[in-house]
Amino acid sequence: MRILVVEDDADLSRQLKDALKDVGYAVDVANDGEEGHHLGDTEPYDAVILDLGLPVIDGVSVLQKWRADGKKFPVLILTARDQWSEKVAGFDAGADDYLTKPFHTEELMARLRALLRRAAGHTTDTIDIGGLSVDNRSARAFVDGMSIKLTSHEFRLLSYMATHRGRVISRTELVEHIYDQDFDRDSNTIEVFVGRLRRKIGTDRIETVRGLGYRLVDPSETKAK
Amino acid sequence: MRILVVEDDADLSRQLKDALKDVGYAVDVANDGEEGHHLGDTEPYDAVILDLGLPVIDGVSVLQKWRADGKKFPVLILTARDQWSEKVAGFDAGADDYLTKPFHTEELMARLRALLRRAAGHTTDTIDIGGLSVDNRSARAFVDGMSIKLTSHEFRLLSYMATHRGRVISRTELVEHIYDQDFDRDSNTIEVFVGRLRRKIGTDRIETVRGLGYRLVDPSETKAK
DNA sequence: AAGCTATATTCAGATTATGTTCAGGAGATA
DNA sequence: TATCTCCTGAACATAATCTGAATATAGCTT
Repeated sequence: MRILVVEDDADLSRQLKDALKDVGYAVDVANDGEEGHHLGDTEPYDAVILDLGLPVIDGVSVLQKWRADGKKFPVLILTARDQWSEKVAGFDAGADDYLTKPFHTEELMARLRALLRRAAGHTTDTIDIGGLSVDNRSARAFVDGMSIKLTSHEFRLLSYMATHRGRVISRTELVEHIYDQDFDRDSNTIEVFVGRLRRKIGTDRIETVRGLGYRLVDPSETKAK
Repeated sequence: MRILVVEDDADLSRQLKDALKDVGYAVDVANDGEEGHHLGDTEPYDAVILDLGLPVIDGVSVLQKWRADGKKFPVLILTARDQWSEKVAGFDAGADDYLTKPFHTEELMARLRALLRRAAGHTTDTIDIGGLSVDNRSARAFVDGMSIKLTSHEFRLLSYMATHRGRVISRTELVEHIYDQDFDRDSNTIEVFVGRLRRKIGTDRIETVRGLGYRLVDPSETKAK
C-alpha cells in the first residue's frame, strides 16, 4: 500500500513517515499544499493523510480539487484541536475520517487501516485465502496457522495482492503501489519477489498470467478447475 | 482492440504504450500531429488517445480533419491542466472524453474502457453470450462460470469478436484490430488462433462463414435454427 | 463425383516472457 | 565499527506462446 502524507511540520511528517514505513507502507511526503495536490494528482495512492493547516494551498482546497477531479482514494485529515470549523469543511470537501492533533501514532495507524479496509471492501484486518492468512495489522502472514517470516517488501507485495485477490495485477501496478516515488523500475525486482514469496507461501498460490501479471488465488479452488 | 496514441512527450507516450499493452491492446504511437493524423486516416483504430499540444499540427486540427473525413473512432483528448479553452475546442471538434494531465494511468484505462464499451453499444465491462462471458477489465473469460485460461492473443481475438458478436468478421479485420502496425500478415495465424479458441470455449461458438470470415454466436440460439 | 478452393489441424523452430541464482552494496543492528 | 539482513540488478535458465509451413479436411462448383 502506498500512502501520501501532506504535512508541513517537518518533525511530524518525519515521524509519520517512519511509523508508516515501519508497518510496511510505501510513503511519499509533501510539505505544502501545492506539492501535495500535485502528487495526489499524479501518483496512485491507496490513502492520503492530509493536514488541513498547510502553506501555499490549504488542505481543504487541495481535497476539494482532488474530489472535483474524481480522485477516489480515502483521505484522513488532521486538524488542530480547536479548528472545529475546519473539520466540518474537511468532511464537506470529501474527507473520510479525521484526527485532531496531537494524537497517538497507534490511533492514526488503526484509523488508516480501517480506511484501507473499507476502500477494499473488507471488514477485518486479516484476509484469508484458502489457508493463507494475511494480517495487515501486525504485518504478518500465516500458512495453515504457521507464521511465515516475510521481509518488508515481500509483505507489501503479498498484502497488495491479498486485498485484490482474484484480480490480475500487472507488474506496473505492483511497482506503483509497493514503491514510493523515486524508483527506477526497469529491472526484474518484481519477478524476484514473486519468486521468493512463492517459495514461502507455496508456488500455486500466485498464478502467472502471461503478458498481464499475477493473481493471488486459493489453490483449492483452482484445482477444481 | 487497437489503440492509437498521439503524444509528443516521449516519456508519457512510452508509459502509455506499456500500460495499454499490459492490459492487452495493440498499440501504435505517433509523435506529432502529422504522423498521428496519417495513422488515424489509414489504420482502423478502435480508439485514439490524442494530446492537444502537439508539434507540426495541433491536436484540435487533427481531430477536426478526422471528423471531416468521417472517422468515427472514439477520441480521448489529453490537455494540460490550465488549457481550459483547448478542452472546449477539443469537444467542439468531436472529442468523446478528456483527461487533464497529469492523470492516473488507472483512470485513463477506465475511461478508455468506457469509450470502447460505449462505441460497441455495451454498458458493462463484461459481455455474456450464452454461457460464455468475456471480462475486458480483468482480461479473463469464463464458460459456464469456469475460468478459461487464454493466452494474450487468444483473448484479444475473443474480445474483439465478443464486442462485435453476431456480426461476420473478416480475417483482415481481425488482423488489423489484433495486431499493431508492423505485422506481416500472410500466414494463417488467424486460422490457428481460431482453432485454439474453439478448443477452449467450444467449437460451436465460432461459426465459419465461408469466404467472409467468422462470427461469434450463442450456440443455444443457433441450434434452434 | 471430380476438381478446386477455403478452412482446419498439426507441429517444430523462433521468439519472448518469466524464473532463478547470485554478488555487491545499502542500511539496520548490536 | 563489524555483522547481518535485505534489496537490487544482472546474467543466465526455463517455459509459454507465437509463427509459418506442411498437411489434412470440408465446402463449393460444375
